[in-house]
Amino acid sequence: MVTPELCGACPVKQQSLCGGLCSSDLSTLNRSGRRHRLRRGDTFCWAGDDSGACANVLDGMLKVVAVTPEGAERTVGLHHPADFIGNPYRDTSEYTITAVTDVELCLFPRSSFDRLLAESHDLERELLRRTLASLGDARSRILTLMHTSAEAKVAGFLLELAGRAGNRAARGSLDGPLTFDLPLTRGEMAEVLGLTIETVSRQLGQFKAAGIVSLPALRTITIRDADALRRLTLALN
Amino acid sequence: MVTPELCGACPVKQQSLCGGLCSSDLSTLNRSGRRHRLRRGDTFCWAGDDSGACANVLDGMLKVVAVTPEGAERTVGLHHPADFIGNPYRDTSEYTITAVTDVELCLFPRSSFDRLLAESHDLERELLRRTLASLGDARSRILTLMHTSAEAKVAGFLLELAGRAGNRAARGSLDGPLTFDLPLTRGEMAEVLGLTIETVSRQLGQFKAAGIVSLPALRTITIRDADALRRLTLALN
DNA sequence: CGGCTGATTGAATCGCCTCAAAGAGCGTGG
DNA sequence: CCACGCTCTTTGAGGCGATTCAATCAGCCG
Repeated sequence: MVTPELCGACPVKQQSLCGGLCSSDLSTLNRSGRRHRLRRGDTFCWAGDDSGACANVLDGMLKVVAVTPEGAERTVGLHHPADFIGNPYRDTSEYTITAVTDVELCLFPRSSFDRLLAESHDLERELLRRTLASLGDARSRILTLMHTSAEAKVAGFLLELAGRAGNRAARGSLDGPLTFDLPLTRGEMAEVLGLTIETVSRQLGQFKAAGIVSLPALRTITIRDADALRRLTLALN
Repeated sequence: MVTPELCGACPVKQQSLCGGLCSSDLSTLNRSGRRHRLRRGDTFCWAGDDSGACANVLDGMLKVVAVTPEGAERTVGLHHPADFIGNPYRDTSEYTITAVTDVELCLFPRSSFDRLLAESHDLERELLRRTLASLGDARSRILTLMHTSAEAKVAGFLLELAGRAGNRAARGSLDGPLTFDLPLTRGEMAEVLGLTIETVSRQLGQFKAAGIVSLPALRTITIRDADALRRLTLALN
């Protein structure tokens, strides 16, 4: 049938790659896909390794990390639910991809995915769309990394997280206070934003002192004044 | 025929999008494509405007610029020969694209390009490949912007330019001194690297003082010690 | 020769990093 | 239950690098 048992329970049916597929492609993909869980800290693939699988993110968050020759880790991006992970047309992965929360994936073996990709115009178009979106993400990250103060970076990142947490809770807007778990450690946030852990901590402290946020627990935050954060984001330079 | 007059003289026949097309797609594309010249400073498209055309870059260099609400310009990337310019699946362009040198393009009207894109599996695959490559570029730019000193940024950028200039002159390696024109002003380099014009100027001055480069004219540079530049690029932080 | 744009150079400031120490949260084992 | 070790976080003091502001210089065109 068009929506077999696996896809039937899929939380990102419409938003993911699969949303744009015709039912025949979908059922082909469904036959080769299987659920896969990652614990926080588990890595999906290591930079340089053969990329034996690709996947849709169903739930959780992963980081895309480049490892410099010296061994330092630099995060170049994040993966969220409905995102696609994989390296079409490459046989090794360029980055290390690690779960920053517990993660649920819909895993496809490369062989069967590549086969379908070679046949299905729809799948390729969806993949292209998604890659273009990733390119947009990367470019907007470039913009924030280039000429933005630490304050604006942290504020913007909190808003991004709040947006995702808000959507998940089926709230359209961020009018009232919004409380959610911070999926990343201060160090991971620093890595994403190109800052140090101390600077991130200090900025959060300042936001707290200004009454813009509360930090009820180490890894929990509540946004009290989203507009204030937005203003800080706009602050030029 | 498979290589009609337009494509016959194409300087990037193999490297561009067209290199991966079957002859029937190629001739379709060829019928709708036409040569187009841009002078230094001309803009190909404005952010927010309808994107009425896409193109292959045949010669020259263009910059991809985001315009902030305040009106400041931030360069998020560069386009080089064989690159594809356009916004498939979007009807407005997200960035302003401006020629930083005189540029020669192979221009395709959106309508005919979209039509072929909808039909041709090959074209879509090539576009996907190219977008993945752009994503890689963007991510490596993220890495250099994040944790790199001004010195390393400028050194790396000079090496990149030298590599392109060297290839164009059909030199494989950069062993001896290599002289080439700097296509960008100091200000444009600064924009690309996320620095100020003064910092770029100072770094170039230091490289010159160290004997690593010479600056025979304002917009001309000769790399005397490429290895020294490479060492500076690797310098961590 | 002016006037313009782009480049260079200098001095002072500021933001973020570095180094360092102390505190908080949490699981483990006695 | 508390002591202990571990990781993550917070907070402080100091330094450095890039920006900012400002002035001068070089090249180019009318």
